[in-house]
Amino acid sequence: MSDVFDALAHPVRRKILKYLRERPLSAGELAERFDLAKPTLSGHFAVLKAADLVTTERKGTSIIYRLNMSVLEEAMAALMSIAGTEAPEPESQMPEGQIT
Amino acid sequence: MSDVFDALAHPVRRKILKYLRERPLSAGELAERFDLAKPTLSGHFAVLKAADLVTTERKGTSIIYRLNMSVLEEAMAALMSIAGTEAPEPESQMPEGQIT
DNA sequence: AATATATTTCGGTAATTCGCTAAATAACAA
DNA sequence: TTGTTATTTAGCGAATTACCGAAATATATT
Repeated sequence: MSDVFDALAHPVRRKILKYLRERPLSAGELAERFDLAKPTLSGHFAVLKAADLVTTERKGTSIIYRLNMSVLEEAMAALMSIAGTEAPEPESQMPEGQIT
Repeated sequence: MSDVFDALAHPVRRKILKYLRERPLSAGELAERFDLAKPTLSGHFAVLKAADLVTTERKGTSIIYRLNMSVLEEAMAALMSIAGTEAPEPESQMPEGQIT
């Protein structure tokens, strides 16, 4: 979940996700929409992909990026679980358990 | 909004918020719940406060941290606006507008 | 004033992030 | 094979993050 919020923490990456919400777009089509060098955008794509917020598919010479809605939903669930009313399990030494 | 997601991107900070959801806690009470040095926790508190996810109130020698639910709600709204169906306004040079 | 408690600030180290340009790779076309 | 287009990888510098121990600050108590 850290990866997801980390990916969401950059405005360019949030904007990328908003574009992908409309329809899948190639790396180049996305790059057209920003005033950043393509390698810079490619790095942002990699962060989004590592968080599983987007999936990719090669189409000829292009790579198509597609929004992964289910991970966005998980992020919302994580926010709900912070705002919610269940007690957090005590924890003093952060050993291993899923630290949502 | 970047500040908020940035703050949410660290597991310790998410855990802090979960503790504060139950009731306001002092810096020391929070620090007891983690195996991290107090200066480290103090840094995490500062990040949460910069994002306005918590508010503080001095009570004698203690500083009481309190969850700011409304900012959590704004974060959820931001996620909704990514998952939603409205078209993002075109933008090619990221000039100034609120880059949610 | 002196002491005790609670918390933050300071200074340092190691690791990471974000932007860039240049170079490498992948798929396709001639 | 050569060339063209699309995209990523490599490498760099500047800035930031996360942790720590030591020192500083703020409040209250004696």
